[in-house]
Formats: sequence, structure tokens, C-alpha cells
Amino acid sequence: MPELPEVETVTRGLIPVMEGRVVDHVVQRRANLRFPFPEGFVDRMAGRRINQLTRRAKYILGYLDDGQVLLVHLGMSGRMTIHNDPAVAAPEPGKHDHVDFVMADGAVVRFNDPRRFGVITLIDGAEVATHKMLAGIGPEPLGNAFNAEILAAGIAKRASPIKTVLLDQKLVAGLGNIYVCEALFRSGIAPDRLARDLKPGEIDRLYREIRLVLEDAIAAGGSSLKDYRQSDGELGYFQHNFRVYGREGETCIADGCDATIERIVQAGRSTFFCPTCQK
DNA sequence: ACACGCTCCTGAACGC
DNA sequence: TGCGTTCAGGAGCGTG
Repeated sequence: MPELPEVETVTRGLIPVMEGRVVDHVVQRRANLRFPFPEGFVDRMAGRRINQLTRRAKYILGYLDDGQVLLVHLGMSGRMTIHNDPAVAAPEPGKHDHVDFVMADGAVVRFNDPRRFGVITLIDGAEVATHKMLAGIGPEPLGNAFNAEILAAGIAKRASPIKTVLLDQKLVAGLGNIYVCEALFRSGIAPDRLARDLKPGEIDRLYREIRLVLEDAIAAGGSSLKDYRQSDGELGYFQHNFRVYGREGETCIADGCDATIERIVQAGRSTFFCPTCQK
């Protein structure tokens, strides 16, 4: 489940292969993912140089040399693999290998997405701030525009559980179900507390733990990146050790806490938490 | 402006 | 062994 740290890791892994390099051609194997591919996608990509590859929220943005911007969202199950060993041809495409970016130097970047919640599209460079998928997205949680005051203002009138509110990309960009659960555990805040009821000290703690959990995950992802200039590999999925996520029924890892991690459903999503550590 | 539920999709896990 | 059911979830969208 790619959230901000996974998308950041994928982007960093793609940079050596794609940034500053030319796309010879694109192989598109179906008409749509979550949405149809843009009109003329294959033709519009052919021969384009990717000047810059960056991440915004959970999107990967490739700024092309003709002013277009390639926008990629991995959705739930989207993956990128790199095949750039000159001695080894890329494997035969599988059922869910929907797009290949074949670079001018022969490297192949393959997009695979079984559930097809992903998005690949092209937008105009001038639209980056206003395109419907990017407009309204909140500040980057690791950037200077995000701080405890912004978080406090964003949740001050929200009458929903803090767990649900933190999933709102308009409040802060890039958090998903996993890191919201982790950030709340690290902050000692119960997930069903109404957002507007959090006290300033709790908001400050939450702000800091959001940053820390994401930074930890990015560090783990970065250390998992191999040297893909020489070997094939899949990007962005690395060994995590979550403190509460997916640990229903297991003992809380906090020192001196022997409570059992619980799972509840909020807004249709699983929430994992420690009933003792989170108040 | 905000809250909430529905929807897309398929593989994995589970129950009988 | 096999079949059916349930679950996972990002985010746009419609509705209240």
C-alpha cells in the first residue's frame, strides 16, 4: 500500500534511470487504469526527455521537455520495476504489466497494477497547481509549510475522528491508513477522538510524530534501494516494522504495556491501536 | 464547508 | 480440492 514514504522511495529509485533521460517509446497494453489513459499517450511520450522527476503527495511527477507533465499514482497495488541489465532482456510482460517506459538507453521501467487503482496521465505544466487531482492537496508533511499551527487550524472544526480526518489529503498530503495508525500510536492519541477536541499539546505531539514516522519509513526505504543501474528489481516495497498496523491481537510493543492491539473499522477502514497507550 | 457512503478492481485469506 | 465469500484500500464523486 504505497503511501508517501513508498512513493518517495519509488521516485528516488526511478531517478537514476529516468531523470535527464529520453523515453524512446512507451508500450501501453490496455486502455485504462482507474481512468482512461490520456488521448495519444504513446505518441505524446515518444522521444520526450524527462527533465525532472519529483514527488508531490502520493503522485510521481515527470516534467517533460515539451512542457507536459507525466503524472503517476500507484493507487493500491501499483508497482514499478526496472529492467536495465544489458545482458538480460526484460521478462515477458505479465497479466498486470500495463505500461513499459522504454528508455533510449534500453532500460525498461515497467508499471504493474493488479487492482488498477493507479493513475497514469499527462497534464500541462501550467496546470500542476490547478489540475483537479493536485489542486487542494494539503502541505507536504515533511516540508516547511507544515507545522503544528497548520495542523491545529486544519482540524479545529472537524467533527470527525482524528483517524479519519488525517486521511484527508486536503489537510496534509501523503498519509494513508498505515502511517495514520502509526502516528496516532506514537502520539498516544486514541483514533476515535474527535479531531476538534485535541488539545494543543496533543496536536503538537501528533505533528512531530507524523514527521518522524514518515522520516523513519523513508530512511528504511532508502536503505533498501539497491544499485538498479546494474540489476533488475522492484522499487519501493521494503521491510517495515509497524508498531500497531496489522498487529490485531498481538501484545503492545510499548515498554511495560501488556495490552492487546485492537482493530476497529472507521469510515470503512481498519484502524489498529493500543487501548492502553492511546487515550 | 463538511460529513459520509459508494465505487472502482483483483488476489489473498478464509470457511465449509 | 474447490468453490464461494470477505477483505484490503486511495480518492473521486454524489448526496445530505
